[in-house]
Amino acid sequence: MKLRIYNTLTNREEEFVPLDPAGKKVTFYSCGPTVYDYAHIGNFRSFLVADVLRRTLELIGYEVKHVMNITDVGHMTDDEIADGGGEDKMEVAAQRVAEAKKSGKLPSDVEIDPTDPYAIADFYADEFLRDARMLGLKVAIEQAEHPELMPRPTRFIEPMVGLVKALIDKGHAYVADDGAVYFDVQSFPDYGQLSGNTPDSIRSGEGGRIDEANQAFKKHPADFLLWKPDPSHIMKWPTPWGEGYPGWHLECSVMAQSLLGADTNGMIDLHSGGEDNLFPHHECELAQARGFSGADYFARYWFHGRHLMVEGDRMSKSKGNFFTLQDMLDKGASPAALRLELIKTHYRSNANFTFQGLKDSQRQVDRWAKLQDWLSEHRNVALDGPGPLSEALLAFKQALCDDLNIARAIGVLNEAASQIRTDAAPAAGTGSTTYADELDALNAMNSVLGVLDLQREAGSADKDEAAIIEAKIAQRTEARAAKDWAAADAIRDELLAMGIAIKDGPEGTTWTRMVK
RNA sequence: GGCCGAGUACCCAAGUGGACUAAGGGGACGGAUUGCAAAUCCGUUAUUCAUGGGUUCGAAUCCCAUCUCGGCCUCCA
Repeated sequence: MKLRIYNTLTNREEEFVPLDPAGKKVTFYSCGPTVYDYAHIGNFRSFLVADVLRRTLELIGYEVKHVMNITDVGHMTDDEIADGGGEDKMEVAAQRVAEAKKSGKLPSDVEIDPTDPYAIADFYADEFLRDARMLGLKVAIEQAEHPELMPRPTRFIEPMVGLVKALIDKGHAYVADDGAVYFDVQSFPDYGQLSGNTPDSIRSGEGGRIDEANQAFKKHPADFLLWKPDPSHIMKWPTPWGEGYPGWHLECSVMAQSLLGADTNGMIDLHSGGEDNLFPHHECELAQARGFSGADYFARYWFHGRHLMVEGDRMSKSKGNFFTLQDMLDKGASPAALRLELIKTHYRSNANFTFQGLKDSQRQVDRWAKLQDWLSEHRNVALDGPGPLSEALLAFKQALCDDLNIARAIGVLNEAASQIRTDAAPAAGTGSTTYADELDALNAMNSVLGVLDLQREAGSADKDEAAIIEAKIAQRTEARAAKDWAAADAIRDELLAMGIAIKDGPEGTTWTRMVK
């Protein structure tokens, strides 16, 4: 089956054809997190949307090598001035960590030297990996065995410097009078092809973000930084242009080309990132990469997801709606529900995160999980012919192959699932298929959705609270045995007020944390 | 100012010219079940697709206009 996917480079949906002549292997680079703070759910939506693409490719038979960087070189905070204004974000993070340590906000078991930017990067990188694995981000799971799949730019400084040298040699870059090295956009005629922001439109642009004072040394306002000499910078490396730090677009070109494009003249199949990466980041990456390789492409297909909104609002620090995974777990979300909530909207639409939606997703996950358990329990029971899930698998794949139409795919799954009665044992059929085949089909669908193998319960209830809850449930069980319904109901109400929902089943009473 | 998306029930959302005069999920409502609930299971829930025109035998789907919302135009996933 062929995947059709919207390619930002051409602004249309195209059939995906990998570079691999055998049509089997796929190279995929995703712009990953920066690690000077915790990732929020909007970041995770971007990464999970890429994960769904990768898993879809695998479902239809491709072998995907997926690389996602972890950016540990600090970027500048100043949003008014391009080309290295303001403070380094790693430095800001260092101050924040130092303050958190002082005020005791950081857990006491965290050993971190706030003056060491590498330690800060490591700390947040580890937090990211933990969160990402909890949400089923496959590349983060693979990273445990294959750390090279999630490279760190600070370990690629040498090839970055090499790229800058090569770009100067090829006439695509120059050392300006301020000592910095800039990419010369006018030397690369295709600049603007990806985003539509051609050098001409930038010159005449009304964005107002280009500070004239900062442009003095550049040949063209769109020229961007490749190397900034700055010995006072918190992270710095020696180069022919002085001690300093790399331009922030450099890392992706270098890592994608060396880790994925080594045998293809720097070309890769897929490149993803959030929509905000489209310009300038990806435009500049593309210019550097092709300026260096001379190839017709950097990535054949560019994949961009739209941003996540929260309760109808743009996420912003001032609105206080930047939620991290931990914030969500604290509110009673399970990783499985959160993953579903973040991936269930088409990647090219703005997704609107709502707590109602999170509850919807939790119920959806619970029902699929129940179906999975039921199928597993009756796996040896024969059907009369192919079951509904097996028959739906093709349509499920077709939906995903239609530019990742995940909502339709979920609809296909649910329609099939509703044909299976899970409230009783099935009547044995006479065909050669069994419910194990149905289970296989469900698991194949879940290989893309990726929710059933995640933690389905809200995590991290502290042990003391759990003990209190268990004790109350035991009291209630006694009251019920004595038919003291008033006492039993009072305890149930008390638990509800604590955000705990209980279920009386044949095996006894179980409890779950509700989404707050 | 330039460029680009989107408006489908109470909410999320599929459908992009006829084969079903609108999938699926949540919610709500009715029923089964339950000590009562919750959970679970069964059923019901848009003659209508932002608004006004137009094209067509036929439009949620194509075209035009209007309104509304969102994104990008050197912080950002």
